[in-house]
Amino acid sequence: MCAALSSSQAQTDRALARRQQVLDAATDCFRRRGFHGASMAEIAKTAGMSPGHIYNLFENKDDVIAAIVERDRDEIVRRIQETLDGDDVSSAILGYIDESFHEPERDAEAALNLEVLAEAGRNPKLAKVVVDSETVIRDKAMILIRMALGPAAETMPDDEIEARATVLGALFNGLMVFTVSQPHLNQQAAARVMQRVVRLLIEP
Amino acid sequence: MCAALSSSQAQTDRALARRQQVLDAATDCFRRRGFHGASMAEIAKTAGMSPGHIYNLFENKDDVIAAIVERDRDEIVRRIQETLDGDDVSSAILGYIDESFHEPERDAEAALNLEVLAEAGRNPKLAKVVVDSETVIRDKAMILIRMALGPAAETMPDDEIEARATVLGALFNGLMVFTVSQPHLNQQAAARVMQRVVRLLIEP
Amino acid sequence: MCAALSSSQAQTDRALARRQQVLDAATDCFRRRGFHGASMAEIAKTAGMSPGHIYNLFENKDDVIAAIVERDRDEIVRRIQETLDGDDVSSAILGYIDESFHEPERDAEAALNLEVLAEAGRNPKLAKVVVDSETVIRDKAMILIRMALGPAAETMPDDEIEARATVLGALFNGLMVFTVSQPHLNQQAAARVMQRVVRLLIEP
Amino acid sequence: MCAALSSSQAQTDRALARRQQVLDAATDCFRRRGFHGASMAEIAKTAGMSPGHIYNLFENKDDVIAAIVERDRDEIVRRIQETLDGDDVSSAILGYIDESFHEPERDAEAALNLEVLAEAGRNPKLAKVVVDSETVIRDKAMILIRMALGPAAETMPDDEIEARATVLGALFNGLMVFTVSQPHLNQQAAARVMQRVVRLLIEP
DNA sequence: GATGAATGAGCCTTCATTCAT
DNA sequence: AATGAATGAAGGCTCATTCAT
Repeated sequence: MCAALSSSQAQTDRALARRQQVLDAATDCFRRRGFHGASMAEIAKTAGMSPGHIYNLFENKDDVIAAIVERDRDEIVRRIQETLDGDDVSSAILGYIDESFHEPERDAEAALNLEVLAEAGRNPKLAKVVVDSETVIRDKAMILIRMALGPAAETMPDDEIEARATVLGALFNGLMVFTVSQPHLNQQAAARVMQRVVRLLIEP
Repeated sequence: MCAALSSSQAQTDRALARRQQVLDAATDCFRRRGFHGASMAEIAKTAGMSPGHIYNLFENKDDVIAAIVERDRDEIVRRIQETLDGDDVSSAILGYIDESFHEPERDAEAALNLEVLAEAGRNPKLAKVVVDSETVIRDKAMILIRMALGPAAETMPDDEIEARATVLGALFNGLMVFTVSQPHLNQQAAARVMQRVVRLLIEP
Repeated sequence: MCAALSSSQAQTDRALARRQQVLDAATDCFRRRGFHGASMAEIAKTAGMSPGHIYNLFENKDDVIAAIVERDRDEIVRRIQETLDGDDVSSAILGYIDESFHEPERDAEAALNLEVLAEAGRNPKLAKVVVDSETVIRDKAMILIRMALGPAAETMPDDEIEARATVLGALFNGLMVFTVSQPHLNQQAAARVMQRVVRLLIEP
Repeated sequence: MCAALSSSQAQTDRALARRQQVLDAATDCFRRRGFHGASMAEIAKTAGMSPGHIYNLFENKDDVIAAIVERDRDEIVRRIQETLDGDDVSSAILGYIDESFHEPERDAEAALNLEVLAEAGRNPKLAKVVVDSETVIRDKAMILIRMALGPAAETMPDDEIEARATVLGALFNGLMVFTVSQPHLNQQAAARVMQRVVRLLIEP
């Protein structure tokens, strides 16, 4: 039984594991040096494989960054889904704000995200992944908002829900920007105001 | 005496004009190709001067980007000041939102801004310019909010004002991100919700 | 005994068939992309086997090209032999000329031949195959010429026959070059003149 | 006066001289290692300049080879023109044959020529240069043949002249091939037969 | 001030070849 | 016999930067 599986399955599994290795290494390198600053040689070394082999797993450097964005998106969607499965949706959303301030590697992560967005502005292939990603996330956020609204959601037009999800997203993206541009932010006061805004968005 | 002055003055003026030429050209090139995609040779050609001469006016490529950010900051501050000098501060802030949707070259500008922020995450010198820039802008925004609040501002702690300015800034930065990641945004609905949020921030 | 033979015989047969597969695939790839432009991976894929296995059948890439040249030589020799076995040798030679203009894949074949010759100029191992090949062909051509000459051949020194075979060969090789460098050749007129030259070479 | 010229003229002159340096070096390297075997780094080193600078003078590696072909064509045309300007055209043509056997670097030159032809079979840009080159040379050869024919040329159709020039060219190209494939050629006997063929082509 | 020729390090990518399975 | 994952050297090319003029 195991043998039957092994041939094609094992190879796919191995390739997938190798891909993860590269994505981990690349994320690390990109965070430290940026997308343009990190060389494929460095990524390969970090991933513990030869530069050439990365090209057996990915089409090119752009493809690596795209795969990272997709993986990040999946993780975010997973976390939103967890919230959706939880009890108190409203306070979970509010909790995201504090959480976002306390993430480790926040700066590097933010810088990489910004670079990806900038790159997407000129690289159509990456743009597609980014736009898709953002769309999936916003759809999940709409469900989140509907749940937070409770019965009131039923009488609210989709437009309005979508706009709220958009502004909510803008807020989080704005926070990401501040990670870089306002490192000495008074986080407590900001979080307080931010929560007031979020409440406005998830209440009737 | 006058002659003596004029000589050095003229030189400074000329140098300043040449710097502006480079900044214009570089802004153009960076917008089209991104910071890493634009070569000094291309910038020089666009500016109508030799590559070598750019190095008489700027220390290096990073220095050019930093100068662009500074110039952009001055322009934004100037526009905020105009609002401060006007009659109806509140509606002016709300007007910014619509305005931001209708700017020409919005995408390219946004992509460049994002790239600058990403770069700042790893380049301390650029980080300083960006942080300073954002601080100056936020300070102006605080005055703006105080004026919008009217008498209520007097009893409000600085902390609160600053936090509101911060969230306001986050909102605008979030919009910038959406220029790239949500190009098909329902702008009307989003603007409506956004204005509700802004009203929350500039009312007692 | 028979079983013992068949085992090794079958293996050899299979290996030979596999070699032919590779040679077919390689010829195809080389024709389309050139010797340096075709990768072993592409050849392997075209041949329907793994890259690694090609190295069980051939020493290396050069060895593949050498084998192709040898196979081509055998084919040419076979065709000359057919002519020798036929009735009218003279007109057969003249017929070659027209034939050479109407071969399908003429361009690609010519380009590959030229590349092989160029490569032979620097690769001694390949040079040996090419030189041997050309020698065998010229020897056959000498017999051809002798037959065309009829009784007159007997009083003609070997030197002269060889020189005629050589010039005949040069003519065909020159035609091959023109496949590339004179694609819009007036073939009719050229064939007419060419036949006049050939007649000079195969007549007393 | 000299100063007036110097600015644009000197720069062009310098660039031209630098280009010649590269062409000399590249010819040398290509002859020794072949087009694919010679690296830009090696060429640069041989030319006494940096690899990067070659790209200020040529678009890319293909462009270098194309320039070499053009230069070679000019040289051949120049030599044909010399013959045209001379007294005895007929014997000059016959002389080419002996000459071609005694050229130094004949092998390497032939190998490079063959490689260029092979390359042209797949590189359209190079193909254009090669075809143009061959056309120019054939046109000159037609004049040569007309002169050799003397008064008889006037009653001969252009078609016939062209075909003769073509076959003449084929013969020389065939010789080039033999440089590689028949290094131990009995040159004396071959030259004798070859001259007989040439005489057939330049006589009424 | 101004030029642009020149540098050379470094990058992404390819590919012949090997070897554990 | 056969696979295909893996290697790693090497190649073409770019570009920030310098410097003689």
